[in-house]
Amino acid sequence: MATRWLTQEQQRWWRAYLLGTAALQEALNRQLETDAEISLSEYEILVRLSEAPQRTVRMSELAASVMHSRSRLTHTVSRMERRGLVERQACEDDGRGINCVLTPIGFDLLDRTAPGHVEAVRTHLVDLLTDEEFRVLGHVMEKIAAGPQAD
Amino acid sequence: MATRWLTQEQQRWWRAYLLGTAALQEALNRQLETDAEISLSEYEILVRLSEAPQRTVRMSELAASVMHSRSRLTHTVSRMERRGLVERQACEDDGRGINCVLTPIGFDLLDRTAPGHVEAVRTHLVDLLTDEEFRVLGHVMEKIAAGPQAD
DNA sequence: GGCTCCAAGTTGAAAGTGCAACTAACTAGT
DNA sequence: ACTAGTTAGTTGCACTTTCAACTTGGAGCC
Repeated sequence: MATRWLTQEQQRWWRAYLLGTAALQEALNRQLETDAEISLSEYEILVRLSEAPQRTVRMSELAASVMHSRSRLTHTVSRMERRGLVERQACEDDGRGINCVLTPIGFDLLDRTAPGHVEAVRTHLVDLLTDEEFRVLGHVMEKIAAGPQAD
Repeated sequence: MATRWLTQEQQRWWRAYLLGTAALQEALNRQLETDAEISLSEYEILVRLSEAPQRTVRMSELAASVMHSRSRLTHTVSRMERRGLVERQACEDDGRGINCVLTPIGFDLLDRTAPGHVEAVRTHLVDLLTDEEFRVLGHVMEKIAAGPQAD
């Protein structure tokens, strides 16, 4: 079958996508790294934990919620544990499971870091767009995250 | 000054953004890696080179065009050079400059890889959206790539 | 020419990530 | 109870990316 190439315009949007996401990623990581010595993915982990009951989430759930491989999460959590930001606990009802718990130190860090991070998200993303544009972006991203439906 | 937190809805879009970009990145990388043992960023480098006159671009320009640090590009190009995909040449008019040139082997690889990649971009992005949505996405991404204007 | 400053590119080490192999524990079928 | 298959999580190694330090060459100024 002949390849359905992208049109000129589509190529332009696609390239913009690559550059835009790279730029944003870069900006947010830099802000978090300089202000809190933490990466965006670590920050996301702190957020997920802070929102959970008991500030506790199982490793596999946590991995899924931030779209990391289990291996990657293991490494990242180990580093964060060394810094005292989180702790591991055995899981009551499943002998294989490990719960990841946010420590007071981790919560404090999140607390202190959040304002600067939110400000950066505004500066580099939200404030650049109209409400409608942001809404469409969100919508579009939900579709992309869901991925091609395997029917 | 009080932090301007995100609204519930904005948080939702923001989270969708994080998940969506991660999912797409993952999908495209996987496709390229299994089909051509190449990463998305290496693919992008091949594309930029293939489009340039003489299939040649200076290292610093190349780095800027794919939003990589100079250091990162140096390492990546070294790896690609080892595989025979690109070559380095001294720059005529600037003793410091290095030109990166696409080799026939590199061009062939790109040629063979492009259809599968484009197909993946369609499957995981373009075909999931209406034309209008994609247009808005592109527009939005151009703004994000441009970043906050420092006035 | 001889300064100083900046830009281009590389280097090596440290940190992050992916992959495959591994252990341990749950599940199901018999 | 036993076995096979599956899921949770970790580990070690290879590979990738970042960061700071370094080398080299150009630009401007006196």
